[in-house]
Amino acid sequence: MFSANPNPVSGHVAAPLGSNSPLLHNLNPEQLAAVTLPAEHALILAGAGSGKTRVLTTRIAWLLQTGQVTPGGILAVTFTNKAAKEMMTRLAAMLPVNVRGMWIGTFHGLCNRFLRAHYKLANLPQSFQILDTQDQLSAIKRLMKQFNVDDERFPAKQTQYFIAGCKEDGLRPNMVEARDAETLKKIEIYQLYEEQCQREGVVDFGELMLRSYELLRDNDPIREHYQRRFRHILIDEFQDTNTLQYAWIKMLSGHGPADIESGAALRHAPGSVLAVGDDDQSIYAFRGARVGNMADFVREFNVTRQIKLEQNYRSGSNILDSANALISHNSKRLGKNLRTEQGPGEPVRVVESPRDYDEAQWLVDEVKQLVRDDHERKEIAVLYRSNAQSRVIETALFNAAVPYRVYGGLRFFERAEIKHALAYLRLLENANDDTSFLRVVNFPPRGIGARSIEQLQDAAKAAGCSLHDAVSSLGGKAGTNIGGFVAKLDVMREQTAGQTLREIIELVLDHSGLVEHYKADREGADRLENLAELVNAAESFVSQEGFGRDAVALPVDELGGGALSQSPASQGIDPNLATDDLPPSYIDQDSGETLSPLAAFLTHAALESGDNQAQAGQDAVQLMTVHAAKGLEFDAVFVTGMEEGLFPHENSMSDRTALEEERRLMYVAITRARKRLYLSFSQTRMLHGQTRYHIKSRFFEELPEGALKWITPKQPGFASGMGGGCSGGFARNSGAGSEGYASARGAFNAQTATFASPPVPPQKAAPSHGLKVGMKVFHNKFGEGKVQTLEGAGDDARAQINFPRHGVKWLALSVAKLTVVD
DNA sequence: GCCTTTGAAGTTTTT
DNA sequence: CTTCAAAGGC
Repeated sequence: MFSANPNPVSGHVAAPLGSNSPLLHNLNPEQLAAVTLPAEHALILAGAGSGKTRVLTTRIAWLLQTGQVTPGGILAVTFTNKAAKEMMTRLAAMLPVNVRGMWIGTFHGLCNRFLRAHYKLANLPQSFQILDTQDQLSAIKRLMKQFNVDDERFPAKQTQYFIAGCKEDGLRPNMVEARDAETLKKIEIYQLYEEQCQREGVVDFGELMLRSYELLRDNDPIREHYQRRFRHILIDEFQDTNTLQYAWIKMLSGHGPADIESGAALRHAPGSVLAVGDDDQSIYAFRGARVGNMADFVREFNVTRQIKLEQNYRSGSNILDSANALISHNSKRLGKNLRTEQGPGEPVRVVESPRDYDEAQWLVDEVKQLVRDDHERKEIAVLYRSNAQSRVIETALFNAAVPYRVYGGLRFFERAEIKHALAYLRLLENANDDTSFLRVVNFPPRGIGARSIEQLQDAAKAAGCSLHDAVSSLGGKAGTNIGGFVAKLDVMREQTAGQTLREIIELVLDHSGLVEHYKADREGADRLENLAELVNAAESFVSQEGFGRDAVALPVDELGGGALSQSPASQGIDPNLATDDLPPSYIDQDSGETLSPLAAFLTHAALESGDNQAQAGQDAVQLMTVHAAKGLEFDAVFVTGMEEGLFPHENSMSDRTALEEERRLMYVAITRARKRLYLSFSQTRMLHGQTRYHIKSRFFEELPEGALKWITPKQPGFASGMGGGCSGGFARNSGAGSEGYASARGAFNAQTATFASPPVPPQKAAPSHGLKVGMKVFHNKFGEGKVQTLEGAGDDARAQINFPRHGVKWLALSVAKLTVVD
């Protein structure tokens, strides 16, 4: 323990120090080596389930405990708030250390903290607000309308993508190459967008990163201060960093352009960078992540120490062999093989179904069996490639009354009613936030229509000011109505001055008319509940973030002594930068001003959109996309929709790079399972309103036969019905079973494997009964129903019919008396 | 100024 | 099929 170490050693210490610490117990040799690396740049290749987070946190704890660094000298970056929180929690459990003194957070969270601390130098108002993706899109739409940009030729979404992409590459409008007229126009819009944001005092996510980067790049004292301060920089999920994030790391660690040109790196010793990542789990290239940063890092930082964490503590060898075999089909890997000491474990179960509906039904039965066998529902995950696939599964689970929880979708701070409330709050802080202004100027409805708003926008454009400031210049009816709205805002601002965050929010909810509006709405109950929850969120923000009396963080130097005494103040750098501890309450480093609790809360709302908390806490089956499952683990995992066109997704099948990312995605899916893994696919599936025929995913061909166990669920007419029909045109199956799959292998060209309709549909061959899928029929006993499936011919013909009152029935058409309804 | 209707599109997502 | 957003009607 920290206090038990009487003589914390200053400076850099060789690895064995502290190796008898209880922190290091139960680490395997690779983990131990990673935790106790000397203060040099290093890369940890951390396989799935290899204890990566444990290594990261133990590393920090060990550095602190052995006195090699004080909390203020640590910079640890993650991608998600969840990961950052987990790191802090675990760290706090290991050491009695002031976690707040460390810079542990997401890239954007830390950039925000940095910009708040130096807002003047960053040319931002102190209470600048953050635009989330929704806000950004509406800001762009508004701008494009104002400048009469053809939204046919330049869809707002695409423009948004362009701007975000430029920022991720660190490019300002004047730095983007205008290759053609289209690009030139986009650059123009980008430029206008920037001016608009600056005028309104708002920044988007990309801007947080880019402006931090530029401030570090252009301001030598600031850069050198932070370079000197951060002795140890640790980055989680390094394979997911984009160009700008990597450039930011380089800047902070003395590898930026200025350091290289001026040789500034020689004047002080920048910190060491520990990058932790897994190239095999890089699944975010589509949003700008550059796996190549890993190789670049090794080269540009002269990394000589690379450690592979290949010991997996999660799964048996059947699962790991499958993962290893699959991923070995990718090129350009850094190379890594997972191993386990758990023995083979259960085989990977493979299941084929005739239709998505049957797949879902089989899944429900299997889940119920698992639950009967004493598995917790929350330890069962159902994964799919795209969100649309959850629907059938949800329906089946719902009908079987199995509790489930779907991840994804709107999160708390993204809900409309919350965004409305936040817009009012933002306008109290910053009346120039036009995005927020437009969101609520007529919500709840107060008789302000498009025409009045257009007038106001024109006036604002002419005067070059915000909508709020343009109101006074407006006459007539529009002026009166909007004037009333602005007056209301001003009154609220006055009334809330000096109030607590809770009081402010309660007053705004009331005076804005939001509560009244939703009370009048028959379906407003949920929304009212969420608004009440907003007050709770603010309360817990205040108590956690410490905006009250106990806000004062422990001075960092009390804890470690050592390294930071050699820091800036004593070396004649700007004395205002001497405070090494940046507490969470965003104290401005130049003036000591603190951000208001409201402004801080709004920032928090933008940077942490909150959980999607539906049915949280209940023991429910977990439904999510494979992307969302990254970093999680479950006892039993179902990967559904293992079909060409779905997984790999059709948009990714023709491009090798994209296909490799799909394969990594599959690798992530497989490695989520602890004990049991199911891979299931369906021959037909409802997609875009059509029944589509799919063949099983090519990824099955890349898995070791020995680790798999092919299971065919019992389905009426499965072997001879749709099953045979689907593949019948290519390779005739003598029956359903593993032989059938093997014989189908190689008969398909992957490019042409997915059909909008079957090559030789069996029902077309002998449609003696005249029924078609989708027809409405009437049955004497079951009433009206809808034909779902047709199978067989002649006397063997069967139909699966969904009767709303009696459920889904299989009927032999030679027996059942059906009449077509129409 | 609000409400209904039409239409087009339809991976993956955190901040 | 379904969902969401923009266009027309009252």
